[in-house]
Parts: sequence; structure tokens; C-alpha cells
Amino acid sequence: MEDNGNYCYKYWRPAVTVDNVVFAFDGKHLNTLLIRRSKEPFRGKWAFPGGFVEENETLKEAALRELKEETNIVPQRTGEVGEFSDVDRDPRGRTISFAFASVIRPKQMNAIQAGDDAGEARWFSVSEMPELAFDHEQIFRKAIWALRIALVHNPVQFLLLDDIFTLPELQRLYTDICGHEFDRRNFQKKFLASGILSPVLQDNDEKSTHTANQYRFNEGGYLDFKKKIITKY
Amino acid sequence: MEDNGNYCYKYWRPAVTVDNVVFAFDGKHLNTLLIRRSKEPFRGKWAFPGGFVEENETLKEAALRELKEETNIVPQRTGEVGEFSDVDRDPRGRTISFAFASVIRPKQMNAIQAGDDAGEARWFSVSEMPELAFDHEQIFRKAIWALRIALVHNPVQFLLLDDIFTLPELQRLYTDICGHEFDRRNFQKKFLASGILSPVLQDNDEKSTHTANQYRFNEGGYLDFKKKIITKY
DNA sequence: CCAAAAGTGTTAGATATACACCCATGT
DNA sequence: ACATGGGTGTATATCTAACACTTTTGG
Repeated sequence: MEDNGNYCYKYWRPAVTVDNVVFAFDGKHLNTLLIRRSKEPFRGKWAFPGGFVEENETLKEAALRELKEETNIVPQRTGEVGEFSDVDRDPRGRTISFAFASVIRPKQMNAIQAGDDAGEARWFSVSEMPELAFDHEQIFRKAIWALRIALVHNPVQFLLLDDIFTLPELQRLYTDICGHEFDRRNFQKKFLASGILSPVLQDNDEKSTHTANQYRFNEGGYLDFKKKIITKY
Repeated sequence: MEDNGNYCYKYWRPAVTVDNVVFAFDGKHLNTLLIRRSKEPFRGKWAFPGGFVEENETLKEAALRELKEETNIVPQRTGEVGEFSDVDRDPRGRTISFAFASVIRPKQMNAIQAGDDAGEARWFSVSEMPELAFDHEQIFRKAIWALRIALVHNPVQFLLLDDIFTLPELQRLYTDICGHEFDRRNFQKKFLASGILSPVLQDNDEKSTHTANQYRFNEGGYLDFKKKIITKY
């Protein structure tokens, strides 16, 4: 068990890593960012970007540092997914990982750039995920679940869209996150009635053409809306 | 930094601990289990039971082991709360903690018995918590929040009650968890209509007396109810 | 010309809220 | 007798769900 290294402790300690599940919406579908492993174990397999935690950073800071180093992504928001500590989850030895889920805006998607020990970095639609290294399947399922819950408690959906967006886009995003189809008319009615969205006035030229109306997130309206909901519980 | 111990590694590793927030309902109020620290740091202060993770156990297994050792409690269910990894959260040195929240039934409450380095173990009403050691305030707030969310997704409320319970008890439990008063008539109507509860037939003698009706959790009804809800999202 | 995508309104059912009185028990 | 706690029903408002046609654009 002892690696004969320079860091010695009185009691056993596990190695601690962080993993990042980054979500992005390309206008059609929800995607996550994977890197292809260039080293053993699982060489050639896809995995979530991550790495070892260092001495002077929190787990979240470690996650964001690794994400930036390996993929050049800096998220809009990052939340906790959970711990993954099965004794045999890493063939190299006992490693505990803590996973985070992040969201970025569509326009940030092409900032990706594989760095460090990431051979390649690529977006995958959440409905077409490849086989993953380690227990990253498990991490993925838990991350989607966390995203679904966050949808209700934080306005992450609006951090997954650009500043100005359309209702059909918002609906497609909900469909992918919830894995459930929504009725278009009811969906629109609900959001328009909620006060969460502010319409963006378009040129009359554009407006006359038959394209989707544009909206912006209205933080004040959102907070009021949430206050009403909370009373319900 | 090097403690000159027997466990040596090539790279730095943090110490990893687990903490347990155990919730129990005494019929009137929601309580959590604290132990009084018998050692420095924070000697004499109250804290959640927990300890260091060992080599052949997951974090959850470590949490349950420490809980049993320090307080003699074996919970009905345990869920994740989150990570606590501020660089200076433990004055003894860099320590990362992962917190779990557990629930037990009322009749298990008096099984507590302080063991190991727990000088004393005691239940505190969640509305009358003492000052806590480390960043345990933070852990507590996050644990309550996790419990509130679990209420919607898992039937933890029924693991916090004995097998047979009354609607007023259930309502008091909800009040404490949600921090919000409910209308008695609407609360009862909702639960009775939901199919989640099965009435327990009482003797006519008892029934004629004016005491609260008894119910039992109905798992099948709960699953049907949940299925309907999920479609709504 | 056809397919794909977006706009738009109504109705019926379900759910949520607000609200008051009586009875039994124990002090 | 009084305070506490528990049982019970109705009316209103809100929310949810189901449902079809027209317009525009691009191929």
C-alpha cells in the first residue's frame, strides 16, 4: 500500500479526485463534454474531465481548475452531484471521487480545446453517450438527476441558454432534461403567465416574418414566482 | 506537512472524514443527534458524529460504522448531503468531510449510547440547536435542505414515524421539516385522497373515544401517486 | 407542393386554498 | 369550565391537461 513517496501520514488516506459533468445546449439537444483518455487505465475510452485535488483548494476549486486545464471551459454555474467511493472503482488503487455538474451557454460550446492528458475533447448528446471509463456511467446518471432537481430550485435552465432565446428552444431543453414531452401550447402559456420571461421587441420586418419570438430571463419575475411556489410545499 | 507516519504517497493527500446528521421525530418535534466533543479542538462543543474513512469501506459505510460506534444508532435510511472542503475548516490540518443525513423511527431514539470519543450523546430539537464545532452549522443547514428535498422524492417521512401513526403527527413532522404551517383540514384531505395511507381499524371502544385516527404507510399507493406526479414535470 | 416549425385559445377536470364549528379529554 | 387537540365539509380560485388549425419558410 505504501508508495514510498514524499508525503507520509500516520493513518491511511485515500486519493481524492474530482470529476466534471458539463452540460450545454446546442439549440436542439442537451450535450455533455467528454475527453478521450490518453493513458491507462481505460486508454481510448471516454470520461468526464477531472483530476486530483491539490493542497490549497476546495473540491469545487479543484474541479474548475481541472476543467479549465483539460478543456478550456469556465462554467456559468457549478453544483454538487455526489461522492463515488466504491472500494474498487479505480484499478490503480483506492480513489474517492467527488463529482460536480456545471452549465455553460451555447456560445461557449466551441471554446473547448483539449489540454493536458486529454487526447481529445468532444460534445456528446446525452441521448447518444459512448461507453465511459471507470464508474462514469453512474456519475452521468446522477448528474442528470441533479440537473433535473436544480431545474426546480435554481434557474439553471437560463444559464444553459444565451441571453436571448425562444420558447421552442426552452421547451426542447426541458424535454431533454426531463426526458418527457410537453404540450407546446401549455408550455408556452405557463411560462408567459409566470412572469419569468421578458419579451424582446423585434424589428417589425422580422416580427412580420413567421419566426419564433425572443425572450430574456427576468430575474425579478423569477424570484416572485419562486416565492409563491415555496408557500405551496 | 509530512507527519512522518507509516503511510507514504507520491503526491499530497487530504484527510477524509464523514459526518452524520441523524433526524428523529419524537411525536412533537424533529430532532438531531449531537455528541459532545471530549477532545480538542472544540472540546466541550457539540458536533455531529463522524470520523475518518478507512481503507476497505465506502464513505457511506464509514459513516454508518462511525455512527454505530459513537452513538449506537443504526438508521432506517441514509442519503448524501454534500462535501465540506474549505481549506481551513479543521484547525488540525487539511480535512475534507462528506456529510450524510439519516432517519430513524421514534422508538429507536432511546437506543442512543455515547461510545468512543463521544463524551455525551443527546437529541436536540432542530429549532433549539446549540453552538456547533467546526463548520457543522453549515452541514446542518444543508442537511435540513436535503431532507426537505428528499421528502418529495423518497418516502423518508414514513421512516421518521413508527409503523402506525396519526395524521396530526405527520403534519407536525411536515411543519418542522418545511418550516411552514399547514392547514389541518387541507393537509388531511390531501393525504387521505392520495392513497398513500391505509387506515388502521381500531376497536370500537377506542374509536368512539375522541382520539386521533391511526394510519399505516401504503407503499403501493405511494408508488402510484408518485407516478402521477412525475408526469407533471 | 410538401414538410417542418411556430403562432394561437378554449374547455373540463383536478388541485389548492380559505375558512368555522363541534366534541372529547384532561386539568 | 376551560384549554387543548382532533374530527369534519364547502365554495372559490387556480392550475393542469387535452386538443386543431393556420402561417411561414425552406427544400
